Amino acid sequence: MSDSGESEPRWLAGDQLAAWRAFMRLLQTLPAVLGAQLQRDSKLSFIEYYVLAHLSEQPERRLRMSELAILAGSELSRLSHMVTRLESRGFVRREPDPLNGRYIQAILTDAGHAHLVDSAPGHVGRVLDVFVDVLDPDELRTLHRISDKVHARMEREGR
Amino acid sequence: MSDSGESEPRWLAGDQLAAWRAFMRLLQTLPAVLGAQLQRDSKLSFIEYYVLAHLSEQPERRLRMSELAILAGSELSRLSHMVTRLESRGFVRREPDPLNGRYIQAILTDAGHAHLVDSAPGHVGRVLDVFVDVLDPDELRTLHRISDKVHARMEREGR
DNA sequence: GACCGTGACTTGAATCTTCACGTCAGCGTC
DNA sequence: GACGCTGACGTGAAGATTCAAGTCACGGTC
Repeated sequence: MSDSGESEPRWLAGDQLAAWRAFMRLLQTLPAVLGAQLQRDSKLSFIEYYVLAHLSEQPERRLRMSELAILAGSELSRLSHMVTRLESRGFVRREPDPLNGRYIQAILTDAGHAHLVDSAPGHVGRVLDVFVDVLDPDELRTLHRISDKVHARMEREGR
Repeated sequence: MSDSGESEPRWLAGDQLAAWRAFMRLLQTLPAVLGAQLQRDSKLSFIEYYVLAHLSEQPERRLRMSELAILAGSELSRLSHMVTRLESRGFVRREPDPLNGRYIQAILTDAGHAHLVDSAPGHVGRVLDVFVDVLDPDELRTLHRISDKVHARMEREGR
């Protein structure tokens, strides 16, 4: 109630409401379905998978915690706990950044990389199956554009 | 790794990969942003808000737990804990279904309804601001269609 | 070169979710 | 009408996330 300005409260109706509801349902279901597959087959949550994936794409498979948090779309605190757990499973380890002791780097271990390689086909297969294959190229392009627009909007004001 | 069949592992690339990444970022950010607004202004999580909202739309503002779980896209167990908490805040109460003792109905109290009415403008304002207003009618239509298609696909096989 | 501020990260407690059972009502079967 | 099955909920413990401090390194300032 604080910052939306005090004009007439606007409302959702008609097509807008229907589209929002359909999209919100997707917002709930898609991560649940993909997460369930990962959990079942690889004992990883959705976000854990992408933490490993992002690390694997970095040179030397290492990245500062704070940058990893941004890539993974997670708060630093959450990431810290998460990395502690991944560390105890042997998938990741930590090292202070040699260049600047304020930073800590998370590093993907060989075991972590191997686990990712094992997990990827199942996950990607599901993404293709349930998402990509369902959409034609035009829809995919539109969705890409929509995602960028909404994201940009959130970045800007209000957060 | 269990059920995706063992053909050549297919992969994501190019436009598909880019679109998936952009969309996944949205999947992470949008609920976080909307949830943060609700938490800050109304002390409700995203899903709690929609539990109250769905109840408010039912005749007599009551609904079986199991149906509410489906509407809210939640597991029954999670909903049960959640309703316990909402109950302790006076927003909801439970009653056995008079027609069949196996079912339990969750009922929106007056206090719960009042809280929802207070919370709605802020939340809806944010949805308009960050989502609906950013898209043109055509994009909105396409997104609606995409959501339905992907959801239908998830419903069908594999879940 | 001590002092203060800031930013990066960690930590512990509180909260929420998930998981694996436990309970209990109704339904069919013999 | 006992018996066992099923489906709807509830619950407690384990696991994950969030919140509010706490630490610790660096950079500037005097």
